[in-house]
Amino acid sequence: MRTGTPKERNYRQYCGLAAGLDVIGERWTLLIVRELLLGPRRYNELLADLPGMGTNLLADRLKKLRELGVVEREEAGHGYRLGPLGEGLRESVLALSKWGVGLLGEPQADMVTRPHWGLLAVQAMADASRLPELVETYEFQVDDETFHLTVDRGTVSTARGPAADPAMSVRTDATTFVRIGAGVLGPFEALATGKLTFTGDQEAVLRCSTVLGLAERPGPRPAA
Amino acid sequence: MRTGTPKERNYRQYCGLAAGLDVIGERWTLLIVRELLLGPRRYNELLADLPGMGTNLLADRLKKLRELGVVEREEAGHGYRLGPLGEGLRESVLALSKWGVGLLGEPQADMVTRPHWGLLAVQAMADASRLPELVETYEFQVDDETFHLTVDRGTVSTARGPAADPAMSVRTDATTFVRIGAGVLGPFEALATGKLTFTGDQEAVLRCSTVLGLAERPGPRPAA
DNA sequence: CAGTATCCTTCCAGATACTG
DNA sequence: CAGTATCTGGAAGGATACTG
Repeated sequence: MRTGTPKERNYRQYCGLAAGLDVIGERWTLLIVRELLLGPRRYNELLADLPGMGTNLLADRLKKLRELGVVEREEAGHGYRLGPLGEGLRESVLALSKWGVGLLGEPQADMVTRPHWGLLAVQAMADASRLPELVETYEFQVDDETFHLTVDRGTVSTARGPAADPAMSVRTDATTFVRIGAGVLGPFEALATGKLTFTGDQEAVLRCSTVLGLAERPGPRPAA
Repeated sequence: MRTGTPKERNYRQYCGLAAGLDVIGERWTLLIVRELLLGPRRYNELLADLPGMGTNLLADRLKKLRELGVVEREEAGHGYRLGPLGEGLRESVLALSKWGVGLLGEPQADMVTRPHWGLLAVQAMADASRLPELVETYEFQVDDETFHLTVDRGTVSTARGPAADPAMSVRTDATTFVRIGAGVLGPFEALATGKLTFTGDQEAVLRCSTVLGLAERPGPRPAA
């Protein structure tokens, strides 16, 4: 005989952080938000990019997030997308990504990578104030996905798809892309070993590295 | 018969966010970080400000965080404090606080509040670029704790303890303080009802509200 | 494709007892 | 005070089978 409420597990603290964690602190939730921050997704697409997550869990999470207004259904079709509340999580997710990327070493054998996670990394790393006057666009072809970064006098924006007139375009695989972001591989070392190729202006590659904060880093093997 | 590894629950994704969540994504962990972001704490102090958390869980979390370098022991005494890695979480924690504070309605009867959580809220809300030329200090006396906010030409800093020469000093209780931060109570409404008192320059109260983003907000009860 | 339903394991809350 | 160790019920998570 079951009486009353199922007793939600809340912190019951009158504090912003605790209230936020009550909503997005459960396992998988912020990863769902990550996926949707990069554009609308359907149920099975989410499942495919969140390996290890059970189908029931995903359904549960989506239902809760929808009730809270973090996630919305698309009008047409079966897609999910972020509501305004969910969009407000971008700053938090990017901050955590930036922090967590420093903990990534070399990829383990059983680790999964997705090209669009690189787009998230680019958003987290890009800081146009490093070259305040710059106006140009860079294209990234990572495995079978293409996206681009536009820098415009101190502001940056990213989008999926090819760029109209990129100053340069790099091509690489998802793992190499994240390794560069994690600092375990230098961009120029990746170029030298052929793991990454580019077309366009070589100087633009350097400027792009600067905007992403990759240029001033010490190499992975400083002289001992 | 227990064989092999206890099988850590990791996402196994080569992605910064996932790697970050593998470290601080478990229940309670980010709340421990919140406490330590406001200064070193001892075991029983942490326990007291994290009601509902079991003593074994706190020990577990602290051990893991220590192994990873997020948390360190103090040289003298029994305190815990953040290591450089943990300090790097400040931005993420403030971003999440800022997001979560919007979800806080009025406090429920069984909710706990602590004065120093207000200091976190102040850090999250303060944006000195709202008054770029301003240079002054405000003091907050919340229940039995005192802290202050210093604004200096576009930058802000906070610290525990009383201020040397504050432009104004407010006194209130922790719940009222967080209610104001959550936007369910306007600062001037709090003044009017006596839930909050101040000494010092009345204009400074207004400037402080502006820096904290409280001034331009719509009142809690707009004309219907 | 988009989910429910089920079963089993792991984690967590709370209590308490014990050690240095 | 500062923890570690143990136990227990219940909730959350994981894998998979199943349905519209």
